Amino acid sequence: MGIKERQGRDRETVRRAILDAARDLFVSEGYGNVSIRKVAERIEYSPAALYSYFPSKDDIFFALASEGFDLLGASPAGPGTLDDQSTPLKRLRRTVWRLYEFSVEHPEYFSLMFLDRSVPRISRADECFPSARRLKLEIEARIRACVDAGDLPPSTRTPVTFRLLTVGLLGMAAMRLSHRVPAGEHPDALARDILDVTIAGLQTGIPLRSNAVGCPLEEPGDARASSMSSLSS
Amino acid sequence: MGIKERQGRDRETVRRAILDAARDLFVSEGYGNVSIRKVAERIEYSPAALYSYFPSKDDIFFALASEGFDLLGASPAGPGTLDDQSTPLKRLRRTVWRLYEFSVEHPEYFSLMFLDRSVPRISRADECFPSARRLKLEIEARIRACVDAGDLPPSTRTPVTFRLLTVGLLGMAAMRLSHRVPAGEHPDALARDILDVTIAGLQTGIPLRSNAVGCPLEEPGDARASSMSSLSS
DNA sequence: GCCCGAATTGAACAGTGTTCGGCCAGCTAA
DNA sequence: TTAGCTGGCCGAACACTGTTCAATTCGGGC
Repeated sequence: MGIKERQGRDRETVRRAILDAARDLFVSEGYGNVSIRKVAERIEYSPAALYSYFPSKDDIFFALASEGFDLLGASPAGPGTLDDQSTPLKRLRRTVWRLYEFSVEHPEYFSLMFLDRSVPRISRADECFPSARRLKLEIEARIRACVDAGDLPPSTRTPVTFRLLTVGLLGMAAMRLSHRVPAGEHPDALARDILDVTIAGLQTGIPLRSNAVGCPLEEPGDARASSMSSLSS
Repeated sequence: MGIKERQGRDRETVRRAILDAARDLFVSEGYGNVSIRKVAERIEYSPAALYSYFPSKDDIFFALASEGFDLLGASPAGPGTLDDQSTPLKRLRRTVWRLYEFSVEHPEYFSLMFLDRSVPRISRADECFPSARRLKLEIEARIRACVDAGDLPPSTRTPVTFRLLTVGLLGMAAMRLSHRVPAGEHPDALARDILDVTIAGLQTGIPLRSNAVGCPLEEPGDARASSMSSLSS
């Protein structure tokens, strides 16, 4: 049984070697250009050997995405955790901003975790990955702290606010990662602005449609409108 | 020479057939699952034949992206062009909203135009595609109209505002297209909310960092901060 | 009828993810 | 010590992918 443990340890070592090699290649060559054969060559195994450690290529990158969430969760909270002597709003802001920082520092991880379409199983990431769940809960707690401190209006609904705070940064990150940022624009400054503007907008306390209980896919009234009518109010 | 014209017309016909087949397959099967062989089979040509019409697979999808921008530019302005009896703000809003509508109605086109990483040449789309340029100019004109009407503060800088208005919707579309919308969330409602909140935030007239003339990549002060310091103010 | 040139193709190259039969080292039981 | 088993590993193959190129077909002009 001690032997079994050693075998297990060996297997774990090889598994790690596969993931490390895949991550390195992934970061330097980009998702689509990493093949099983390249990973195998780097760890000096045959391509077929990898399939006794991972059922498919997707599972390798699925495991890497999981690591990505761990990394994001463990990433430093900034230059000297400024959780002290700071307003709840600044703390919320800092935590959300980490998301964008992460997209710059680990673009390939970020793409895998939030954007890539070829690994479709990641829907509901906060259910699959404990770290993702923890991060979301942390942000939501900070949102509530802002509400308690009066930095956000009492009508604030936490899950909606979470989405609104993050989706703009996600869009900016998507622009960066897909090389769609026109020359002359500064994505980092724009990302900060979108965060600023979103917070300012939330503070105005305007009513949000997502707060409705039912699914507000279709606006009531104006029944002759196109299938995706909108904002007729 | 009349013959040459007919030959040219034939070539154009085949070219269109290729694009139509590629578009259909692309919409129904998704980008990555469309191969040159499938397109060729559908138009009953050999795979090699396509290469006398397009230098590479990328160019086929590049042409499709161009069509996508045309389509977006020509898409109806909504239920009965409500350019009449409406405020400049509502008109601006309607025009920007078209972007999200488009991402729902033509997800594959949208992905190609704004998200896909495998066709990297699309940077600066508004320079490559006339329709994209026209659309951006239209939105920017509406932004200026809002400023003139007092719906947006005088400090508004048009290009930055354009980006801020669109990047949130882009993020929401990216979530939808990458199947990252958790169950229970309503992307359409959230998209409307992010647009609402962004407009409300812009109306507060808070100062924007992107308005600085230089490239504000690094914040002045706090030199010991990490390579991507931020929001220490 | 012949010929030319453009259009089209079949076959191939190099690459991909994945599967499967067999090989061989190392442990176990006799 | 030896036989057998078992688990990890690999070579080869399958069915794909984008792309190239020599060879062939074919429509129109002379």
